[in-house]
Amino acid sequence: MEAALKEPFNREKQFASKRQAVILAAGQAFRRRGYHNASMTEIAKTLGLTKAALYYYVSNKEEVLYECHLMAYDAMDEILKTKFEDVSALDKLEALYIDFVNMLTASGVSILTDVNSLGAESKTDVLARRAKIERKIIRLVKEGQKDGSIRAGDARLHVFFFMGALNWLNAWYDASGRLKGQDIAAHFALQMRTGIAS
Amino acid sequence: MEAALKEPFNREKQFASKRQAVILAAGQAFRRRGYHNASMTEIAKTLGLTKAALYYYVSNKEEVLYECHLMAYDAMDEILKTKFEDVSALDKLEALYIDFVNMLTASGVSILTDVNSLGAESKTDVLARRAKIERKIIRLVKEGQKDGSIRAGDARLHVFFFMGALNWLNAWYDASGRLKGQDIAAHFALQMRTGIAS
DNA sequence: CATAAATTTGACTCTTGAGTCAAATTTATT
DNA sequence: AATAAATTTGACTCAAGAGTCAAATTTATG
Repeated sequence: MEAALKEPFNREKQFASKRQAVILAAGQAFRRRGYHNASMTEIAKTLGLTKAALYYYVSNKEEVLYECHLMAYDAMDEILKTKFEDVSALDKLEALYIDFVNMLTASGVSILTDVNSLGAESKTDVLARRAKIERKIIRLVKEGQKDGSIRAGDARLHVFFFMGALNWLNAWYDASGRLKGQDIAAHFALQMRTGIAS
Repeated sequence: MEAALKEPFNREKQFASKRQAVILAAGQAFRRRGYHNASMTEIAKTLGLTKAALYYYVSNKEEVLYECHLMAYDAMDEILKTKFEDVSALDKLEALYIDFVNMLTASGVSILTDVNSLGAESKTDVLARRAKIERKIIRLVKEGQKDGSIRAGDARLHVFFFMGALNWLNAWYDASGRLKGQDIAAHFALQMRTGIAS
């Protein structure tokens, strides 16, 4: 094996990527069955492992939930980094929203809503993280209200409305269903857009 | 005590109304903390009772969850019974949507999303109930696409979008917050409407 | 106030699933 | 092959919370 290809087999990286796999699988289970209904044993089985083996990668179930939340917010933060030039805030928002939907339907990452099963500290953390994202989007809506692309109205409500649609997506979207992620993205983006456009 | 006033103290009715109170309190707890995080002991305490007393009114926790779901769908069905005359499907939809939001913010009833904590039979039941409501709304959207009040596009997606906003409402709405239910209703209805209007 | 029905309770049991750990097994390295 | 490190496992423990039940208490009624 060539030297360049060895890298991914670096011990720490292997461990990290296996850990990620655990978290992703858990996230999927949490999304489908709910945090408390999805047992560690069950998650382990989907990975061809035993529960005890999971605990080699994570220290407890709550930590896994926490990481699932972070994974989703990391992905959203990444999308929010997009830079735009010469477009209205509404256009920016639409582009971001499309990216959100695509990410949620394609990556296997999902926005979990169960924040109450987290310990106090992680919960605060996760809520802060969510709030930060919401604030960014609200700011964008306000910007749009200034540049004339978005109609007046409580910016927070504007956002809660279409972010709700996004969260609900996790509940019904089925990757094997007939609705393709990109179609949903296009449709939702249009509906979002026209819902708040001037 | 006059005869007319005695009626509500009828034994069976008292039992039934206490049972309703249990279910409503439980629903509130489920909404705030999640089904599994809300213990029967805790729910009992909010009613000034003991866990054992709850079991005088209900036979198990899952039944309570089931009834909570039904309560929400009953309320929605009730709203969907509204008859309209000489208005576009879009107008009907808007009126119904306003009623939905008002119901959810005012009645203490909430649409729970945890359907996986139900047993197989109740789950099927609840999903059927939800599907029936969705179908009615989808039909209304299609009607609107025929009468010209609603723009083209996958009716199911139109509906999933704004119903998501409704479900998400439960997660963030706080009756003691500064946002009044009726304001939310007006705002959401407008955003829903413009999002799908021709 | 005596009696019966309705309601509530304290003190249990039982189950489920999280988390542990010493030992077994696999993988890499010399 | 021998050794060491990494990984996995079977067989546990433990806690939390659902659900039970006989007995106590409250409420209504003659």
